Amino acid sequence: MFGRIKQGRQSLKGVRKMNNKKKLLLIDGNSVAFRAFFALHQSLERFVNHSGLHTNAIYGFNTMLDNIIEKTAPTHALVAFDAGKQTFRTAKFSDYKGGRSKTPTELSEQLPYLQKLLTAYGMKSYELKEYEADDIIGTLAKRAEEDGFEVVIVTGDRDLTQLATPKTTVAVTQKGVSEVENYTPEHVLEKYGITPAQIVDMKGLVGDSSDNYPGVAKVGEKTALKLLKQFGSLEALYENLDQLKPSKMKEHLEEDRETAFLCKDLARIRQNAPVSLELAELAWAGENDEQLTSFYEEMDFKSFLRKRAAKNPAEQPERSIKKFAYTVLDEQTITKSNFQAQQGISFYLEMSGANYHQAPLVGFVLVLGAQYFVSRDCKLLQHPKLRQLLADPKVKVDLFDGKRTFVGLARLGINLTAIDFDLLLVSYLLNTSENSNDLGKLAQLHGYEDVRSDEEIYGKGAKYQIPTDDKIFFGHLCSKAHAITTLKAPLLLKLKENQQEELYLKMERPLSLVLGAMELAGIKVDQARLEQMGSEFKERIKEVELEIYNEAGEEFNLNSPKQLGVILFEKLKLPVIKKTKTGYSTAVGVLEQLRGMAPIVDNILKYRQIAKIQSTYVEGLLKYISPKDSKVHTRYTQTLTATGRLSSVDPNLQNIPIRLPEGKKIRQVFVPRKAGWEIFSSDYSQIELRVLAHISHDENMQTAFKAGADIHANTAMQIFGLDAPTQVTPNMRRQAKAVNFGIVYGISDYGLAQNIGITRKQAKAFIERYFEIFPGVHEYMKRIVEQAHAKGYVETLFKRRRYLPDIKSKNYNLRSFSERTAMNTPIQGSAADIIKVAMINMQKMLQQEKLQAVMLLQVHDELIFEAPDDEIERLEKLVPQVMDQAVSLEVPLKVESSHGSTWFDTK
DNA sequence: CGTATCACG
DNA sequence: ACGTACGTGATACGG
Repeated sequence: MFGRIKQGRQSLKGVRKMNNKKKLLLIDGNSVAFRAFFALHQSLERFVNHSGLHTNAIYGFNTMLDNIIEKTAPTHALVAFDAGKQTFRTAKFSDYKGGRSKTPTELSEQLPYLQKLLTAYGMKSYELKEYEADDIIGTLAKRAEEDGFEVVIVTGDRDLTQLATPKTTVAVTQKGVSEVENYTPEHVLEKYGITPAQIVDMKGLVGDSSDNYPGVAKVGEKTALKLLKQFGSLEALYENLDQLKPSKMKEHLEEDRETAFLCKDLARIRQNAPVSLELAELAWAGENDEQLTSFYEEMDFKSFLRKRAAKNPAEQPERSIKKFAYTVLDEQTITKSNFQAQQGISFYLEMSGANYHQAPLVGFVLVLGAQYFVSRDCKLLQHPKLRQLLADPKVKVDLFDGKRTFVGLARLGINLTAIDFDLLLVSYLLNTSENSNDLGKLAQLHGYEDVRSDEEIYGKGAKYQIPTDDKIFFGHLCSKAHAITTLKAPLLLKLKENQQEELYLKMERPLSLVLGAMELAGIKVDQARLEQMGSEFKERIKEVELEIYNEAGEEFNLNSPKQLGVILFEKLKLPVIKKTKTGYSTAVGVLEQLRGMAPIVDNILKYRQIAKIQSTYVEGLLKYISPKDSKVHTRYTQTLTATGRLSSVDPNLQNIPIRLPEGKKIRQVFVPRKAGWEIFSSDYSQIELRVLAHISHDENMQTAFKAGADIHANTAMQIFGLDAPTQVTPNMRRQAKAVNFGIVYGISDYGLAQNIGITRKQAKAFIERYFEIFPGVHEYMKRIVEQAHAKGYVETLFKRRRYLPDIKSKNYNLRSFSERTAMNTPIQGSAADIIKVAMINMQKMLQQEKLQAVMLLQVHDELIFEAPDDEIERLEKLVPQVMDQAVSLEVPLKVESSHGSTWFDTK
């Protein structure tokens, strides 16, 4: 035994092969190429090589291939293709696959190169006259199984799941191609409730619109599955048709009997096709490095080239990215050097960690003209010469993430004021859905390849480490600075093309410094009070916990939905209302329906509520209180959300509890920085509906806002056809409010029904009534979806853009989601624009008026300040004025203010 | 590291 | 026939 291990060390590969089972990889070539093509269709024009060839399908195919090889490590492989239009299926049914639009030339031109790729991979491909790729795959899968192989099939076509067996897995590509869903017989059963063998019975009943065979009229997946569960097969169903009660469905079944059997036959993948290949011929020895590298060069696949280079250390030095001649700074060189900037400079400040309020400053690069200066010692930046350079309002700085740099420099006592180009911000504005904050990754998205991602250089998780090798570290910093310089002109041009210059110059760029200042200011937390609240909550948690264990008759982990599910639904036999992917749902909605059936339910709800407050807001917040100033300094993420909103992290101060009294108490610990100061808060009232009234130009809704009406009551009055606001009951107002919210979210009858607990029919009626009353809103919803279709994106009032690539998807879910997003984003996004403008103006105003008041927080429609008592009166006039006048809409904006000794005491 | 849950607008 | 409200972040499990 020990001998074998020794042997294994000498020839690990050989031993592995002997121990491992034979594994055959079968790829449905046409289907995967097709999927790859459409998955990357959005970026079709970005995937063009130097000779003008489209390469997106090849690229996608390659991605899939790499992933599947890594995951499955096959010993044998084959890629099967369809041979042509004529097959035995068209002979049986002439319209088979009829009505298919012909393959786009952008795809068909890629197919010969796909063959080249496969050759470089050392993989055989095969096609067979009269048969489709499916049949080749089915046949070989069967033969391989009989020969003791394990088989993995990759395809974009769900029909192939009929081939799943205990030894054959069918991997169906997901929306992209890099991810797959693995169909084992168990998974098929779980998903459809039938066996793989029954898939063909289902296809017989349902038909297939893409292959253009009809099945039985009016029978869809749901009905088919029900019938199959009852009868088992198409044959059995028809033998026992008389068991069915007379119905339309039965008539259809009778009428379409022949079609059903024909369709089943068409759907059945042949496993005895005359495939003239021996399994031994499919043995896969791995890719041909040289061929593959030259193929990638031909295709301009830089990322795959890099990946190969990384795998082959021998090639590494030649393939390493651009080298920089840099000067390492120290006191002496600084004294000697001339830092007079002719034009602007580029600057990058590196920190070890994401939280720039505390992360160690580990290095910087400063670019003047063609000179690169670097150092690990960031204190050098405090040298008068460098400090003056960075703080000089006339020296424009190009950088990546101005806010982060601003805060980092502030920690060194340096005030950065003049930012010109912020790569992170511009990149975000160009596409709000690309929200990576890694310079390397973003640069690559914009086609600049000569910079690595931080993850590549520094590693991640436990392995994260700033390299000790100067060449690597400084080289990386220089390449980042170079990426900023190189991308400046092209990205600013794109910004201009999109008419987003003003959005950048007047809104996001100044805002980044306003946010930086707010973060630096921080908000003070009364730690003693928070700790005291913590011990009170702890005691209550203990009490409730004991009661729950009593009622359950045992102790268990209350925080585990899994264990809780077992107690509630198995031990106590409460009815199962909803299931999740992994088991029983125990979410609030579910528990609320179980209320009254067992006292344990109320206690669980209570426990959840308090445990949440304790873990997230007491213990969570305590971790962030700075011992230096007793404050918490959140970070606002300015380049994350697809709509243009901010988000807040470490800690998140945008979701401090307010709805329930126990949670709201947390707000008592947020206090002003000094005695004799107060917390002051102003919020926009119904800003999103006002924005909707503006962009839809709906007269009725505008009238309501102009009259200063209670908008939800007004809506209720009109929906329910009442004459006076006094007739509106609280319940009517509640329902109308939900409808208003639903409208803002891009309404669906299902969503509304679920939200207010009415039937879908009732919800639908509500919506229809709503659109009658507010025809302008209806028009807007139609218009914006059309526009998203035509242009591929939607815009906010200030031209913030969100692309919606799925708006044309054939997948109902994806398409519907995009449609709702198209309706919602201009509303939510414009509201976000407006408060951003207000923040910039407010910060200016505070300075101008020489107020001591400090802007501390933004919570989407609310601004929170702290100020000396004697400034409160002025703020009460000033803040609403500035917020009101941030923009001029067709309806007035409304701002409400309040103040008090803690955040709790505002409103 | 993905999932469930729950906090906010 | 399908299966959805829009946008976020933190915490706790459990593989």
